[in-house]
Order: sequence, then C-alpha cells, then structure tokens
Amino acid sequence: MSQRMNGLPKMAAPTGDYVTQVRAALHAKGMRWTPQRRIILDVLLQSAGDHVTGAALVEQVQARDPETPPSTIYRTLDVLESIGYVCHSHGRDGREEFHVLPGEEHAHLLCNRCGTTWEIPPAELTELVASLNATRRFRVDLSHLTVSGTCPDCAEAAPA
Amino acid sequence: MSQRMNGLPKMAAPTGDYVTQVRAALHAKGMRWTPQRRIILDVLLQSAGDHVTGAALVEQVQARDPETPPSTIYRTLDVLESIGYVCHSHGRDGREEFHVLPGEEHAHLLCNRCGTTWEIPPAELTELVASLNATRRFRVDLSHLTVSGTCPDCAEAAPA
DNA sequence: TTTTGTGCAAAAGTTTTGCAGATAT
DNA sequence: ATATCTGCAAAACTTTTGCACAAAA
Repeated sequence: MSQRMNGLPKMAAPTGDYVTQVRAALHAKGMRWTPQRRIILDVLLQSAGDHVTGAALVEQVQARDPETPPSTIYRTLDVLESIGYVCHSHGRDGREEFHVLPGEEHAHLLCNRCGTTWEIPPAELTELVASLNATRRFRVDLSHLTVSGTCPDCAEAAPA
Repeated sequence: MSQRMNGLPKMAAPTGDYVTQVRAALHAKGMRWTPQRRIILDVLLQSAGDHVTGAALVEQVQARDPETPPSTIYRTLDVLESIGYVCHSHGRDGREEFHVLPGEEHAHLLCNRCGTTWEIPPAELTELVASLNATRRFRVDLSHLTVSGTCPDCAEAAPA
C-alpha cells in the first residue's frame, strides 16, 4: 500500500517531536501518558501516511506487547482522535482505518484493483472545491475525500 | 436523508418495470424469483437513490415479513449485486450500504452534519476526472465517489 | 424432479462495555 | 491521594456459513 506514483512523493515522515507533542496534549487535558499509549502511537507513526485498520493495529501492537488487549488499543485510538492526533474513516471492506494526522489536509486516491492509496494535495482539487461551492454552496471537506478508480498500472495490466 | 437542494431534482423514481427486469435477469441465469426476493427488491426500490445499510434493510424487510432471516436478505443482496441491479459500498460508520443501480453513473454529496445526501451528475465533475486523468493517468470511478463536507443549511445553522 | 433458495442456528470478525484493580500525576 | 487507565471477560453488532428441508422451474 501507498507507494509512489508518477514521481509524486509521499507525505513527509513525522519527527520524534510528535511523541512529545502528543504527551503534552494529553497532559494538557489531564490525561495520562502510559507505556501502552506510547507503543500504540509508535505503531501509528510507523505507518504514517498510510491507512491502518483497527484490527491490523491490534495485531501490530500485540506483536510488541502481547498483554495489551484490544480494548486498550481501541480506547487509546479514541483518545488520540479526541485530541486531534489521529483520525479514522472506513475502508472498502467496512473496517475502521486510522492514520496519523498529517500537517496538511489532503484527499486520497484509491485504486479499486490493487488497493494502493496515494495522497492528493489540495492544490489539485481547488477546482472541485470551488465548483461545488459555487454551484451548490457546499463546503467540501478534503480530508474525508477518497477518489477511487483504476491506477495506471492496473489499467495497463487489465484494460477494461 | 436525500432531500432536495438548490432546486436540483432527485433521481427519477424507478418504474414497476424494474421488478420485471430483475425477474427476467434472474431467470436468464437459471436463478429463481421468490416471495422473499420480491420483498427485498421492493424495499430497495423504496429507497432508490439513497443508500441503505445492510442492517437497515434487514429491519425493513423483517417489518414486512418477520420470518425472513438475515441470511436470506444478505444472500439476496449478493445475488442482486451479481446481476448488476444493486451495488454496495461502505458508509462512514463502516456498515455496508446498498442502493439500486441508477440509470446513470453518478457521485454523491454527503453532509457530515445532517447526513443528507445528494446526487452529483457526472457533468459537474468532468474537470475532476479530466484533471486526475491528465496529471496521474488515473481513471476515476464516479459511482464510488462521495464528496463530504457541510451543506449550506448546516453551514448557516452553525458557521464553523 | 432436480436445482436453487430458505430458514435456522451457530460462527466469524471487529469493536464496545463493565468493572475491579493497577498506575500516572 | 485520586482521577485516569489497564486488563480481563463478556457482549454487541453486522455479516457469513453449513446443512436439512422447502419451493421454484
């Protein structure tokens, strides 16, 4: 998942400061920084820029600490989402998908055949946003936008 | 769900011929037309143009015939999808969403606040399709596209 | 009459909840 | 010290599967 396409770069990798920021954000709200949360955030950071299902996170976290039950993981994800450091949506199979919040709002491109995803910078979508705003006064939320279809590789492999 | 917006009409209501077409399509493949399938298709037609979750369909079908178990309903949905009269995707909460195939491929507009959906005719999205095709050689599938954000009514009610 | 579909019951898979005890601050 | 978090176990929920019986063609 999430490879390069057409030479466009993936999102910049998050720095270690991220952990510090999250810890501070938690403390600011009277919440606690625990070993479990550290591991969960770590796992999330490893797949920054990608989407990870809840079940996959459970698996990855338990690979590091088999004692951690799913409930702790899901609850931590809720917490991280509540302070804005993670967001979740739902994948094609309906399972939850989480990812670390990037610095910039962006949409996604998803290939229906191979499942690869890419990020679309907002600049590429200004026309869409402007158009829907003009014709329908609708404010588009790019961060929830996933455009699906067929990527060049798959189209070439099996031209429909 | 699915109200009018800015004077744009909802999709045309499906005619009774639809049922006849589906029956014929089933028979053409050696499949059978049963009372259960009739009811399920009926329920689907009632919400043509909207999206209905699997669970909601189970509920609605059982309101008409409490004897029908979920398995029959889901299997019928599979069958209807396999012959191309229904398609499914996944909603924001991750549950399956089904809808009767419209005559024309179209995208959806979804308000994150009130949950209302509208159809976007392909004509409004030609720029998006052309742009992604040009810059990334990506073939957009409009029927799976849902653009979410805030509708004019909600924006007015609570300007963020 | 033969293939397909139904109904039931149980399973599968992901995510949630309740609560006693442990831990971070 | 005390409010928050963890771990466990069990539940919630949607959807799937296996199999004997029923029904459509």
